[in-house]
Amino acid sequence: MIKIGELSKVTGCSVQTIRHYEKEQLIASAERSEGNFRLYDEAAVEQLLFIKHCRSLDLSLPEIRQLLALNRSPGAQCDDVNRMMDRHIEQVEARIQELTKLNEQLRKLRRSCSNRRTVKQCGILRNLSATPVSSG
Amino acid sequence: MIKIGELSKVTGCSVQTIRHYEKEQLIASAERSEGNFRLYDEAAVEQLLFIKHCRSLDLSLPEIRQLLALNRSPGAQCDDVNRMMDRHIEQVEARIQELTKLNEQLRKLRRSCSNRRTVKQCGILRNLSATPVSSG
DNA sequence: ATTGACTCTATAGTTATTATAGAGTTTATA
DNA sequence: TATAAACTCTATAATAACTATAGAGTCAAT
Repeated sequence: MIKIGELSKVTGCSVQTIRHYEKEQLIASAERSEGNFRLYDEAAVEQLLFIKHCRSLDLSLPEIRQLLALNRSPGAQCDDVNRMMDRHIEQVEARIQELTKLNEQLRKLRRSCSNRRTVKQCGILRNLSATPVSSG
Repeated sequence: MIKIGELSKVTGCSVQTIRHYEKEQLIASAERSEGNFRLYDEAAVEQLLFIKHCRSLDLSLPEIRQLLALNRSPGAQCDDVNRMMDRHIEQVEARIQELTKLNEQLRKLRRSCSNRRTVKQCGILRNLSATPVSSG
């Protein structure tokens, strides 16, 4: 059994984050030592790595909670998992589109001013003052 | 002179957001009517639209504050504006890269499970449990 | 016995809003 | 003129997923 600092090192999650996950019920309340320190086993390490992997894919904590619940009932159909992934992929792609559009606008704006002009002549500020381009 | 609700309609910013911008010093404290209602003129409308345009470009409130300050000293060099834009563009492009990578991983993961399998056989959950792919 | 490293809980801060409660003001209607 | 509806005011809490802090307790080594 390891303490929370060790778990933090092994998994790369900060100590506060681990405590946060416990409070948010993503991991079970840990056993405690006599001195009230949290104690973890290998299963805890793996569950935390699972969560970390999900987070690296930008899944939200509620989404992860849902996956963990499904994981616990291995007989269930996994349609729900698929639906969640599909929705998540859609969101990510929508965000990429938004940012790509945004990037074009920013570059265009940036081209409107070369260095060493005064603010008065600055195309960026002038253009920002004009009516916004329609965009989310 | 118009009241905050009218300003909200004209600019498309919510009433609370306008009050928030005042608290955050993005717009000056509004004049008040006898009954203590905020009163705005045309200049306020334009400044709010400026802010809204900046927000649509994902500039942060502190960044916008900086732009507004520069706007007020029209003799200053606008190098600072350019630096800010360059940094911002970099950030947006980095985020696009991240998301693109993420999207590839999600699609790959999604392909590992077709519908109507049980959770036990679900490739998504299996793969999520494996050691994470290195990624921010 | 004491130092240092670790852990505990509880609370506040981060960002840019949105939402709420409870009170006061103004406008329109009966 | 009374009253209701619509609006505004301030202050506070919630959102997401942490991060940081304070103040106290625990444990291992000296």
